[in-house]
Amino acid sequence: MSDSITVDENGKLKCSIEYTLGKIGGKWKPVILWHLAYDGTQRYNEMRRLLPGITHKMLSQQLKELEVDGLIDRKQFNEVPPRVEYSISEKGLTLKPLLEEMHRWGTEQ
Amino acid sequence: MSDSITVDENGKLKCSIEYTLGKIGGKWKPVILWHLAYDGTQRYNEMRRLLPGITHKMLSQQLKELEVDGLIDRKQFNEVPPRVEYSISEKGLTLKPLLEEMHRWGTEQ
DNA sequence: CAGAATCCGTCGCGATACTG
DNA sequence: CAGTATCGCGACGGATTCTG
Repeated sequence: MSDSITVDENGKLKCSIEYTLGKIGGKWKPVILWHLAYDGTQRYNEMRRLLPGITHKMLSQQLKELEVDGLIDRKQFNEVPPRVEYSISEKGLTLKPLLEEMHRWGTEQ
Repeated sequence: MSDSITVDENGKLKCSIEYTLGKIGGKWKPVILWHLAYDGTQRYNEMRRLLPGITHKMLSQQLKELEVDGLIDRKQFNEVPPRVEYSISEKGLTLKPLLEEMHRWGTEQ
């Protein structure tokens, strides 16, 4: 067996790959992280424009989960009109090689 | 915009990352590919033992999709009892860097 | 502008039983 | 041994409306 097994908060067995999928799996998270990592800081509505087809619900939900997991930073300005900026975090930057590989493989196919 | 956009068979816009997720997304495929890439050729029931909790349906379904996409090879021996061996394909090997990154990141967290 | 809340349909995934 | 077939649930994702 070439894999390392861990136990998650529910006592369920998870290998490293399953852990990674749990954090950045799903339809939107890798694409969101990609844009923040390579296009830089974005406001909420700028993110929407970068993600054709995403709804308010999905965007704010995914952003919140990524923020809770410490993969992105959220900076709120108390202005009128409101302004919020999202950026990749230090921890999120460690995903760059993974995101690059996902992008590279998809491009080469 | 730092991403390249393509069009899939349904005319839907997809970026490279979405393409990759379409091929190896989901709960099981990366783990299956990981084992075939690093533990070598496996028979059907050997795969089951490597994937605690997977059901017949999910295993055969995911294996078939991976085979159709050319990421794994399926070799059937006409013996009694039946014997089928699964292995990583040439194309599947190009996913090694990606799988390694998924594994590395999950391990380091 | 940047969201929260609600409702709802799809389908990914699983349990179980059956087959060559 | 190596699969199919059938059934069903629950989460994921989406449309729409409301709010500070």
